Amino acid sequence: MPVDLSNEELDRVDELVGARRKIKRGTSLFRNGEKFTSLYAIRTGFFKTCVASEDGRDQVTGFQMAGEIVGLDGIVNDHHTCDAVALEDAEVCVMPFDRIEEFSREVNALQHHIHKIMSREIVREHGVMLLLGSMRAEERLATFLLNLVQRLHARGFSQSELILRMTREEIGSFLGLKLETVSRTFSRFVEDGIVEVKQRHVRILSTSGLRDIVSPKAPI
Amino acid sequence: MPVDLSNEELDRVDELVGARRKIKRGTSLFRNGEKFTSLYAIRTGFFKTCVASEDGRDQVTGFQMAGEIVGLDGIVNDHHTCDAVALEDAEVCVMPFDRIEEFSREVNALQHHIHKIMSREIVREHGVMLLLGSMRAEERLATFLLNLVQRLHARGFSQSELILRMTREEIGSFLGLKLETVSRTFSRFVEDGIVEVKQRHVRILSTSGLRDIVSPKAPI
DNA sequence: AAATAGTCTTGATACCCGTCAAGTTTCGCA
DNA sequence: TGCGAAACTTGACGGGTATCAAGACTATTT
Repeated sequence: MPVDLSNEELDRVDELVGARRKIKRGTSLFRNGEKFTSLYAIRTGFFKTCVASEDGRDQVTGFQMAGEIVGLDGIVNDHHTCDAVALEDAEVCVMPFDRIEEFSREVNALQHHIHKIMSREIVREHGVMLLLGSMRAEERLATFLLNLVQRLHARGFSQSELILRMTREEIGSFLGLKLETVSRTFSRFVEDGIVEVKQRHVRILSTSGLRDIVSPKAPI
Repeated sequence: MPVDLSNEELDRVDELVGARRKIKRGTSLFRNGEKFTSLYAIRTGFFKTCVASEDGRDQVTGFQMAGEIVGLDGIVNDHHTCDAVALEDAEVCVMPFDRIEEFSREVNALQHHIHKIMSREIVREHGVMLLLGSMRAEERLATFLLNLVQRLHARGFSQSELILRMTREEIGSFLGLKLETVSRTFSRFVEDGIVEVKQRHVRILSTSGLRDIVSPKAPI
């Protein structure tokens, strides 16, 4: 947790973290309906979170990687309302929420940090709503790729190369598109020389090309 | 705030609320880029919140009514990232956020209440993402109407009658549709005898009809 | 009360994406 | 290592919304 804390405070926050837990690829960290007890800080691996409607449709609401927090959905009703599924073998820190609340009463910086994490998630979802509500397929996929590399780059990975941990169908579910449309849009990017794609391996040849797709500039 | 508190605690929470503020219809409570200082509890009136992309598109992210909280987006960056616009003359309670944090260290129930409010907003947005990502126009509008009357009913208003405070364009922006599509979809509902519509006055004739549209049941 | 701008409805047409289908490649497991 | 299942690509076609346009209605202002 990147917060400024004194040594004493850091010791306290260490206590906050309960066991670590390993999650096999394809299995879930928590599921819709399960009792909420803890937030989870991802140490390694890659997750998706998804919600389902009564009649079976489901929607990927986000992809999470190392350093990010999942489980915030469970606070309001004391039960989770979405599934968190590992897209590759993963490890998380289990942080019992009652302990988080207890410590954050004593450590101001931790309290504010928690508030920021939740606010950041709200703002992130605003961005997704903008994407789903007003963008066309090419814009959605370009936005998605730029967001992924940006987050990976912040973790020390390449700015231009990435390996997708999710299927076309999962990308499509997240972006409000069918998997065929995702595939076709990738192919169009390749034709236009903006990216190279070999299955899940993506190399971005023109970041500015992607940016132009996201924010179309009126000619002249 | 519907929390269980002792009298002493209640007194403290009263201190939390700063001035009240009146917002004229069409003006904004806060705007994208403004410094974040407070959360706002809506006392009367009706708001929309909307985000904008670089190239001018914008997206309504929600409609808020009495008893609901706006401003959560501002916490993460100390600046607001969306606009909150009054759709009718409104009054809000200004709750300085540093005071909220201060009191919630002392009043456990308040602390948990704040966490729940933020978690509820995250879960609400999951629902909107599901709507935008996987529903067709009729399903979106039916979901929207059911959600509105449900919230109004919880405030003592009719289960079957409501007055829309927003334009077709604003409904469309929220639902990821164009205003013409919203209008046409209303007309179809009227043809099918599910609702009566006179401009912004809507009477729901068949709640179950709306529910069937939202969750299509496979015949036999 | 008339004027005017804003809002809403409806029609005709176009286009983007979904659907259905077939074929190919890759991956996982025995 | 080889087989079967899953994932991906590509084509043809259709449908649901968007777009463009015109007209009707409403509300606010003078």
